[in-house]
Amino acid sequence: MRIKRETDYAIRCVVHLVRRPGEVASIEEISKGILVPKKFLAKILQKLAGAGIVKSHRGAKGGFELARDPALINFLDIMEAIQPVEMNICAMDDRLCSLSNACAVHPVWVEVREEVRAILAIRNFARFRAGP
Amino acid sequence: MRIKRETDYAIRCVVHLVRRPGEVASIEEISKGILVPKKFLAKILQKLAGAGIVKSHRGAKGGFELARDPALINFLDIMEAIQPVEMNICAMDDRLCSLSNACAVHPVWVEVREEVRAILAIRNFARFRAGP
DNA sequence: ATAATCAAGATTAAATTAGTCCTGTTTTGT
DNA sequence: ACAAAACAGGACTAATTTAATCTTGATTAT
Repeated sequence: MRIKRETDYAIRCVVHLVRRPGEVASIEEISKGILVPKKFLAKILQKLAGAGIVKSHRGAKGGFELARDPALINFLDIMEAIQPVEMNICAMDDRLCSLSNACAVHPVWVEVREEVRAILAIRNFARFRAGP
Repeated sequence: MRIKRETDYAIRCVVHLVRRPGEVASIEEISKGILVPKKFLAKILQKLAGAGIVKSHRGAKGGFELARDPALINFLDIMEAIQPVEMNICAMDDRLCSLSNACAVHPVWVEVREEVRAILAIRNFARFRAGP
């Protein structure tokens, strides 16, 4: 079980923005900073903007900045924006779940899912601020 | 982030065996019981056998049984056998990690990975035993 | 106006996951 | 010994997901 490259990119992108507080960074600039293909990064930033994690500015001198304080953005926020924590397939095939006794497993996946979400939620981006 | 179908199958398979203590179940029988394609299930059982979770018996009247008490088999054991918890890509691209300041993220993924493994490890299969 | 920059859908390419096929080996029962 | 009932394991195919690019359009500072 591993995270997608896209999620890794998204997190590195947010870290990049955390380190440039108050600045508006262009896709070009971020792309060079974190070594991610420009067009692919553009898609990721759209998702982050859609989730309210970053704010976009269009037009010349446009770009992106964090939408709120890094302490108020956590790893779960990013995951939700890019690849929600689902865990469990059996939750999605109710027909099978109701017929087969095997789906005593279902509630276990639900618990695990919630605990994984909690683990991600307690990790915020304050730790990545530029040193004093 | 979701588990593979194969992992779901593997867990349902182990639950099936938990419910038939002392029996040797054939692939045919398990396959019908949990509604998983026979040949695919065969591959999964090979992995579970390789991980020492089930014991296989070849030849006529052959089949599979649990290798140990259900209380001593947990969800992490199954994951390790089918799709290890890795989480983190950045751990696997050291070149990038050492060059880019973005990889202050690396240790976070390592922590998350360990905690997810712990969550899976505390869930054993005793709960799926047939009722009294 | 125009150059810089984001928006968004369509498309392609690569990788992973899911599943099948075939051939061989082991074991039980006659 | 031999046939039938299983598992073993590699090669192969199909489906799905992930990764990335292409194209065209909209917005904004100067």
